Amino acid sequence: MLEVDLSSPVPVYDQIKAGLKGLVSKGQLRPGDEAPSIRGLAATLKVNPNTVARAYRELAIEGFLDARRGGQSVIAEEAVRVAKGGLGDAREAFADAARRARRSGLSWDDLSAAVRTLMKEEP
Amino acid sequence: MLEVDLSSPVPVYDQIKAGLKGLVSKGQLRPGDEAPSIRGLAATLKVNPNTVARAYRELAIEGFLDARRGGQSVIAEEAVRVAKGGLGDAREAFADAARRARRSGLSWDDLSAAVRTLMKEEP
Amino acid sequence: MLEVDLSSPVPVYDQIKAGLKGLVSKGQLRPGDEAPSIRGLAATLKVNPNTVARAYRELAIEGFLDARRGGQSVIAEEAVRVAKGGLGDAREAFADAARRARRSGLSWDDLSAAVRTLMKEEP
Amino acid sequence: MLEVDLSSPVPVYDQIKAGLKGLVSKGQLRPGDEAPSIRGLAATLKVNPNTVARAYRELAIEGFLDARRGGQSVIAEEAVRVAKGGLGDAREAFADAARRARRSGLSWDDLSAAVRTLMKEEP
DNA sequence: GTGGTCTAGACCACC
DNA sequence: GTGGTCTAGACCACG
Repeated sequence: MLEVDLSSPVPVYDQIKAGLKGLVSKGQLRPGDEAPSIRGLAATLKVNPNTVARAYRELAIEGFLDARRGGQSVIAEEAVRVAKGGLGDAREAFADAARRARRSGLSWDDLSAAVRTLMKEEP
Repeated sequence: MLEVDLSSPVPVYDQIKAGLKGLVSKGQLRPGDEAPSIRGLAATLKVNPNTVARAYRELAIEGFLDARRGGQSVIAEEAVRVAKGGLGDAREAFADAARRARRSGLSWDDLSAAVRTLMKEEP
Repeated sequence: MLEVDLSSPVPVYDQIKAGLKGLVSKGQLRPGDEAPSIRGLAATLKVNPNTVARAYRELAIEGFLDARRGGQSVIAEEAVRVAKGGLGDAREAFADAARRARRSGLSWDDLSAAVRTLMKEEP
Repeated sequence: MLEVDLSSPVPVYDQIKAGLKGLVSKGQLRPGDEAPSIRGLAATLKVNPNTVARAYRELAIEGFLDARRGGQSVIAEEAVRVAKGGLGDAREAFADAARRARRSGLSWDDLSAAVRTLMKEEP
């Protein structure tokens, strides 16, 4: 459902935030649904619960999650709108990565080819 | 000649390493050429000399640079081979970014479109 | 546990690296053990934490330490093998020092005597 | 006649100073003899003349060399006494190296053996 | 002028 | 608390 890359320079909690927004963008999670529990998600991602907690805390501040008593968080009504904004962030982050790849000597063809290859692996 | 993105989560010294390897990959810098001086490069990148020095030190360990006693560093003969390896790293980093973008909810079409847009901006 | 000679021409971070390898060579530190914390070791050696950090970073690259995300560094399984290599380096450095001492006019007897004297002071 | 180890952390000019004192200690060079020319010595040691010049300048300050007009330096009358002092420095430097070797995990037997081995190679 | 080492101290990510 | 990155600036060795 969610994946995280521990060896990436991108902070894990940012990856978790982006991942949850992605699930909502793709409609796999809807406003009103319960978000995965912090401990459970931490276990499946093999990550410290504090790291997940930080992601949830920031998502709550952004209005993407509603923190309920007892710890269960719920996808907020606003979540769809917030996730839309997240899409722009994701696109910008991807563009930055593309620019860095260019500076490393990859051609535009290399980048297009890389995208096509990944697409075939996991359409 | 070289650029660096200070707001990126990728460490600046890694960007400098990748950038130099890219210049060699693209043939803009050749074995035997003098590498930019640490202080000079630091000034043009608006970065602390120590940060550039760290990049150079690691490049020297990798055999990409020859650090001469008391003089400029020189692109090593091995540099082309090492830079080739760097291309693989760059491609891998780009693939990771693409996967993260996917998890954030972008479609493969979004990614292809993003690459095409960037290509038009800076061909 | 570890000592460092600030007035030596040998860089402090190299002495720290050699010292840790020595502790493993002597069995006083074993794979799986936690390495001293960077800040703690810096404090006991009266050295800047950055200097210790540099030593640890290089030891991690060499595969002697496992740098865990957000936790203590741990002596790697490979450490014993790496430390064995360090013994060779240490012997070579000592041989160099002996050759320099010879060039300075000391006789082989002087060197043997010096070793015996030190041995009595700290057996 | 003289040797220098460029990869040693000990400054080259210090090695040159120690080497010249060693030649006097061993009687291969006597007060009143001409010291090797700076340019010539630099050429045979494959070292920058400035480095040799610095060694000579410091030796002159210590009273070990007499700098004559025209550039030729001469071993001073005092040189024997100064060289004796240099022996103490050399012994201390060797002792430091031995201590570092010990911290790296070498036993006293290792050190004695190393000295014996070197002695056989170049008696 | 060059690179190399070290210090001091900041901020961030993670436990 | 931990390690990692970065800055600012000092001093040294070398050309």
